[in-house]
Amino acid sequence: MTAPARHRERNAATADDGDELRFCSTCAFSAACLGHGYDKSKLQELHILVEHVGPYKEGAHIFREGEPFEAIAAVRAGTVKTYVTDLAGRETVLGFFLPGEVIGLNAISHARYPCNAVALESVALCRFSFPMMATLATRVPGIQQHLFRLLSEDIGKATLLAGDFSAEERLAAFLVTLSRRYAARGFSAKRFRLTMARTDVANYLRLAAETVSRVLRRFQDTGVIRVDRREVELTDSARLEELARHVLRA
Amino acid sequence: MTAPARHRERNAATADDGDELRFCSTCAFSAACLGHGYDKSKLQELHILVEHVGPYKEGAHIFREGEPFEAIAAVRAGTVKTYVTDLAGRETVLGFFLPGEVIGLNAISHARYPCNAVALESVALCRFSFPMMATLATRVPGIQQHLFRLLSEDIGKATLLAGDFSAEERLAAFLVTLSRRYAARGFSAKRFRLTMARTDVANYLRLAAETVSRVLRRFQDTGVIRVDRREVELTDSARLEELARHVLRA
DNA sequence: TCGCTGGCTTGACCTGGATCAATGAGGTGC
DNA sequence: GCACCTCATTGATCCAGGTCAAGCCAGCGA
Repeated sequence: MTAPARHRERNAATADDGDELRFCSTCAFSAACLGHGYDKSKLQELHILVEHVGPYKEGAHIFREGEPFEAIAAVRAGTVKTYVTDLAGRETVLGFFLPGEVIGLNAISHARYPCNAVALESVALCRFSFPMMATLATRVPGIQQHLFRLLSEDIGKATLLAGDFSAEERLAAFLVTLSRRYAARGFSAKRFRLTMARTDVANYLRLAAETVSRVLRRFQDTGVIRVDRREVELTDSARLEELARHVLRA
Repeated sequence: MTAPARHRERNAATADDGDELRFCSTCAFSAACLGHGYDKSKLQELHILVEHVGPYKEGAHIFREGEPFEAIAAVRAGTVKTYVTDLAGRETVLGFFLPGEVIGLNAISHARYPCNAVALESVALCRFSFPMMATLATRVPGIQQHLFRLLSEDIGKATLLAGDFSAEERLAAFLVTLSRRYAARGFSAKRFRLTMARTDVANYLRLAAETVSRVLRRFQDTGVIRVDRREVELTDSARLEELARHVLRA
């Protein structure tokens, strides 16, 4: 993981000004993400493992397939796309990571990153040294538990899009999922920006870009969403969720 | 996880006859699976967490969706199928687990099993209490590490069949994967039995049963495999691997 | 032995989405 | 302003694989 600009936060973390959360809210956020909650005394401990990296500008790689695995990272700002390229050089999009989400988990088993990660827009990260985290996890059960949870969660995720669903179902599920993820991080669930190109969406959903275009248009014509360029508004999320129901099984 | 016949191994484990591995080879095997290697003194410790359960007869459920999660389990003998049923009652096959493989990992995050597990033939398991394992993992880094590895490995797995591959590619990859998994456990890589019905294979690969049938026939006609009922022989595994290459990316 | 049952195979047809090809519409540099 | 480029849209055609509908065959119980 090459960092264009690393700001080590060790000093900041030990600065006992009693107001760390506000001082470094995204870091605190990542810490919460990683299972610590906001217990300040413990947070302090995790803080030591964290460094802020970035910004990565659009198109910059965060890590590349085959590089030795050393850290997982929580996205602080921007969107990260992970992908692999097959023998013929065509890429397969594995996922998109929004602020607050963790990249690199699938690298643990092989000690190398099994895919590439690239910034789709300006991206900032909180980087957690994995060896240090693992060591800390043996002392602090909460961390271990949360790492287990994070990992276990991810197992089921790919399953969602692995089913044989129609293009409409896939796209509806994709939009609903994005909406929920944004909402979970405090952003609007109704209006958001598709930070990735249509071709990326298509590739991720295993559809042709043309199909994505057509389905989005159909959604707009039937009043389910409004699309303008990359801006999306869910005008009838109830119907959209209905369309996504089979995929999301809920 | 309801156990039709539990044989607690605590006594056996503490019997210091110096020859535990042979006494309980599958258990030792599971232990290895879970990261301990064959270091006897440590194995002892893990042994305490293990109970042998089974046999489950064909069609019997090992756990059902929604049941509280309490344990992961290594398959000792037989094949386990995991699946979910959608709102309309149709099932979606998530995976098959052969001897030596671990079921239940995806339950950790929600504290409930997110799918059903059923025996496809007579099945025996080594059951590991997860809370106890997690506790032990905080003391023994090796266990923690291996649990991380097991979990991380599973993340990528579903991805394989999530791509948009042709029926031939899927089926070839399926056969190659089975072959490798059997080989890894000391069984023949060339000849094995498809312990699951065609409909299960089809469902797992997101194909119609008819398509599975047709592709198997085509494979046989082109001399890649021989199929008789549920017995399969890979007569030209080189070609089969070639067909599977895009899916397996290697 | 027969007939039944459930899994498997084979054939005929149909359709959703891929592919190919062309056009539109912002964005950017000159 | 214009030329150019990339991304998105729209239309026309094609095909892999799904669906429907028959047979087929092994196992099994009576």
